[in-house]
Amino acid sequence: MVTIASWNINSVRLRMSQVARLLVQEAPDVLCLQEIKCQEHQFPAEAFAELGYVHQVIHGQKGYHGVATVSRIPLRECSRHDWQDNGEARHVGVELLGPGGGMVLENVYIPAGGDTPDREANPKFGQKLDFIERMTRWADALDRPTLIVGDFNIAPLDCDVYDHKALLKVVSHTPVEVETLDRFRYAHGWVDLGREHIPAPGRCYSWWSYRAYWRKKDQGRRLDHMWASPELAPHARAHRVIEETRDWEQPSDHVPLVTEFAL
DNA sequence: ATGGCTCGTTCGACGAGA
Repeated sequence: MVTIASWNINSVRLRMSQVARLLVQEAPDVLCLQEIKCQEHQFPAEAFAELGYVHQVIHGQKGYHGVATVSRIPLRECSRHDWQDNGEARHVGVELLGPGGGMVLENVYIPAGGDTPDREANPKFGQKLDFIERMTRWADALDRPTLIVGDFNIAPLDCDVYDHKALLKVVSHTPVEVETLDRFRYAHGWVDLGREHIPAPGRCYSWWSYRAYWRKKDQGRRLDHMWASPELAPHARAHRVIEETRDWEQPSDHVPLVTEFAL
């Protein structure tokens, strides 16, 4: 059994104690973090090592973004894509060695896309779509069993948001984003493990705004995902959304996903 | 129905998140 977790932590240095709590509670073999918000040399490497996560692949930058994959089973970095072509640290890929050997694990933080869902008025929105289109061309050529996880910043299904109609013009749930993400999914036949294990319209939010009023009304969105190659997906035995972390003290606005694979 | 919190920057607003 190999257990993989993913969590947009929104500053790993600020929340290392919460990460430790999750690692003890869920005992994943591998944890993929997004928005670590630090450079490689600032990453709390020693704290992870003390918990047994001695294998660490970090793609950080100063202040913003940044991803890291930590593991208690051996792994090897195999890619570091810049799908936005602007130098931001939003991806790292590893190959698992030993248990789960041969699986490729892609850890990605897709850009949020700014406020306005219009390429002309808001360049960040275009960058988000372009980022996913580059991922699509990459996925088209994949020939190994792969799991891609992370913060996709898109809630694809109607039931992935608290109010589908109200969010049709809100970045994260617009039809153009959903269609762009659909093309990425078709390019490789990715299986959405979240909805494989928690069928629509089951509750499956992974993000709630920090704004207290929205949080109180449970206005969540499913922005975080785990997608598996067609040959890998049938090995997934369990999938959980660890919603309780959102009620921990000074939490991340995202909650972790955990999937167990019989490998 | 609601951009009303929270982060890192680095010491006080500001850009960014989504």
